[in-house]
Amino acid sequence: MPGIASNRVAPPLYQRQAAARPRSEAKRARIVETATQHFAEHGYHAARVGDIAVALGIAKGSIFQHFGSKDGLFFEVYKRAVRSFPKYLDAPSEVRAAGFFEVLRYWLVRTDHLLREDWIPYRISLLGNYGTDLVLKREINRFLVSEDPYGTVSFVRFGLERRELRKDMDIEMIVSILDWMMERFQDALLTAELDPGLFRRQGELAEKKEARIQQFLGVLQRAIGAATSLAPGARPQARGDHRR
Amino acid sequence: MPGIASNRVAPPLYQRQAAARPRSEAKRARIVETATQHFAEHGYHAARVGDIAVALGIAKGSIFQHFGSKDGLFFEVYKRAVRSFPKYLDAPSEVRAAGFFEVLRYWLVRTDHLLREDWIPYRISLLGNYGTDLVLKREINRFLVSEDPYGTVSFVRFGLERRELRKDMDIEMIVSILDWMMERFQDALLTAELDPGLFRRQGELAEKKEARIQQFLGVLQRAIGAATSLAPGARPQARGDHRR
DNA sequence: ATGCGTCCGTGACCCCAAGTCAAGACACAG
DNA sequence: CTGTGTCTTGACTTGGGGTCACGGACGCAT
Repeated sequence: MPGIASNRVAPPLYQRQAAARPRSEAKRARIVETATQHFAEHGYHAARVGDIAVALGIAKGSIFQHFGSKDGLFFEVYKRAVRSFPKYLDAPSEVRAAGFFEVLRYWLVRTDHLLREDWIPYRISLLGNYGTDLVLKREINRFLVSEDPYGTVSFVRFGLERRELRKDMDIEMIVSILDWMMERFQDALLTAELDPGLFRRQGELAEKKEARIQQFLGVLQRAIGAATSLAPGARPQARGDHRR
Repeated sequence: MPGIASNRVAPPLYQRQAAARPRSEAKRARIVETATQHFAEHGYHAARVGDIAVALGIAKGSIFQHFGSKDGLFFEVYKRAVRSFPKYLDAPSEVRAAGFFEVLRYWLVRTDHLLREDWIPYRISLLGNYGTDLVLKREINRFLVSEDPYGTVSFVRFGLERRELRKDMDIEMIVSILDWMMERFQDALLTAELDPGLFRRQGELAEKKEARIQQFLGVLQRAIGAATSLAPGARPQARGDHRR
């Protein structure tokens, strides 16, 4: 199994230009902007670098000058999209005050809304997770680990300090599990298609969806929550007023 | 990419041949066999249909005759690989007798071994999950839902009947969560690269790995297990004798 | 054996999108 | 205006997915 694909010598392919030249910065931004649209709309493979160039009114070669390859371009697009997401601890302070799991609930409900307002970055994120190539995915995972764009690590620390999370698990394990579960839940919200098991019927009433969120929170709470914070089997707490 | 991508009118592209022609069945099998090797070794994109043909000593066109497209070929490869995996309830009867979570533990430990013996189908499964294209992934998800190749649904029923699983969750929810978690755990075992959060150091001692499995089981048990089966916070049970 | 129809493999060929590069345009300094 | 370095261009190359008209092999009936 060479490197994943055949790059055992690993020419890093991404990050090309050493230090951003002043002028080109604006252009790079424009390209990324337009590319984002195209990737989101058509998916990774069906998006054409040529089309992006045409849409921008520039030459295709120019894009390669800036980003080296389609992969490299997508990687930039991906990073920007993911960085645009809020971090867990960006929740309003009253929500934070209510504790770890209230913050989670807040974002679960919120994501549902954010999705409707601006699905594009979410779709980009989805593409990065499933729709490109293992080689790129590896690069993406490196990025996610090193940047922790959702602030999961500090969020988990927050939960640990508040004694709302189990002390008997490695913190890495908690972080991984939280990331997995949230990612999947988000995916399921985004495309019922992609995981028909969870939100099988699209036309589901808001009620039902909220019940799912509730259940999901319960699962997480039991899985990684401290035993003290919840009598087993009970629903976490009365919810706040963010009903819909 | 005709078919697969850009098929909003959805000409189903896969399943070509109406009813398997008698003679060609053997050849199809040979192609799938060789293709499996190539995909596993190089990844989806880097695998060349031409190479596969050369390796088989047949014409490239022949492969397209049989499978319609590279995607179609991979889909067959994927299905075969996934179908080759054991189902949960294929565990030895004494393990089954020990209950739902013992079956889980059995497979967690087992997978680790199976991986070493024959990593190819696991890698194919990984490619199907992450390394192709959203369009194909959608098809794959359809397949997974309709075939339930790991037998998750009946396994969960088994757990419910034995009263080892929570009654207050939708069964779909339990199935989804179990699938998610197990898939991820398997991925993490397969490629530390792909998810450095969990098995960060590759050279980890078997001890440590077993501890992780233990923790992971605990998480699952708390998440979806019935409250009765476990005092909160305790380790699930003494393990059997399958230590290494 | 001969002829006919069907199936299937073939490989030369097409298409198209990623990626390259030599030459020109442009900015700016002196 | 000229020289120098940087950015842009678009024609070109590469290469892999996908097609198709042909012919050979085989089954089968007469």
